[in-house]
Amino acid sequence: MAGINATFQALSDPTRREILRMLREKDLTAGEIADHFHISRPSISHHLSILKNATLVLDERKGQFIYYSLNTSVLEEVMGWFAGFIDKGGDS
Amino acid sequence: MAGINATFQALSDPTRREILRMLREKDLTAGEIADHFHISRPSISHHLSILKNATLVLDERKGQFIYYSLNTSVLEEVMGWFAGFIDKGGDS
DNA sequence: TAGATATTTAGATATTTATCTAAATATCAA
DNA sequence: TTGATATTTAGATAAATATCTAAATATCTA
Repeated sequence: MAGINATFQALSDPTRREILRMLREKDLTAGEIADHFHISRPSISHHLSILKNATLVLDERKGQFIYYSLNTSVLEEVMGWFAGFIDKGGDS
Repeated sequence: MAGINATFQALSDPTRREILRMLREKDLTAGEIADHFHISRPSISHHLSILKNATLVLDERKGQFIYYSLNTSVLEEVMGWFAGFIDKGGDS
């Protein structure tokens, strides 16, 4: 919904790509994600909101915790963008 | 050589993605590229240098002109990054 | 060599972005 | 309800980015 531009923008930051990488393994809470970085929790929260806006991740509250998960279909969509781009079919 | 981060960074700007799209058709001079945008020539030159640094484009001087061309292999590399990412093989 | 054209480099500026601390919101547990 | 934990929102700030104009560099042609 946010468009390919929001997706590329979201992917342009190494911290956010690292978050996506972590979520390949399993769903994680915002706190578990934050613990892997030397960055404040509010900053990680901000990165998560950018990833969420680009629909690269999904969030679901479970009690006190909010679990984040990877939205694989959007990653496949971006890969499709590249595939289409390379063989000239894609309109980006 | 500049790494995956420079590549994602380069791809995060819509003007630069549009430049890449133009170069799918055929090689173009900096001036021809600039003519397609309402942006000054120095700004386009700056975008081109970012794309060049990410090795997404190649440049070759021919007389007064500098021709830019798409470096498809790097685009394929990025696509491979996604493919590897999705099936958990990739270390980004 | 001089003048014209093509492009880049330099330097300035306004906007965007990543980050922080402090405060607010949401939920749980006693 | 009170206190503790999890997370986000608000507001501030420093760094990065996109853009501009002016000047420099490279090449061609007369």
